[in-house]
Amino acid sequence: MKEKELRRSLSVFPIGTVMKLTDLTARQIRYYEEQSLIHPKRNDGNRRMYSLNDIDVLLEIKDYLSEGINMAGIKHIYDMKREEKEKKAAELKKPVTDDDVRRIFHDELLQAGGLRDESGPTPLFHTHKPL
DNA sequence: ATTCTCACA
DNA sequence: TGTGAGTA
Repeated sequence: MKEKELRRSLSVFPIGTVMKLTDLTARQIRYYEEQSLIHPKRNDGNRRMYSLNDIDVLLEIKDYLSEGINMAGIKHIYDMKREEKEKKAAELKKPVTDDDVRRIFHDELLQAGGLRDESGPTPLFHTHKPL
């Protein structure tokens, strides 16, 4: 499921193609970039190259706009989503503490002792609160 | 032909 | 946000 993410992140469309796909003007597309809603890469000729993800965001922006949400509101929506992702990314990089090891080892013993049912694959960490 | 930056009767 | 100018 990572190969797919990679392709969606590849910047391969010039602004002209994005205009037709999103029905937005070049002015608007560049403006939303200034608002940091999208981050198209630049090719060797300083031309903006958009990814499928950028196009999806552009389409989402159109929806929000049609629903009466202004740029400030839309920016807040993406700022929140960004902070949540950064938070989760930090969780994954967080090293396992001695405390975690103790809790995990304790549960491993309970399992070995047959004190738990055998239904389905036994989740290794789900029985613990988030690390 | 396309896209880019900048500016505004 | 639109649009025209002067480029690359």
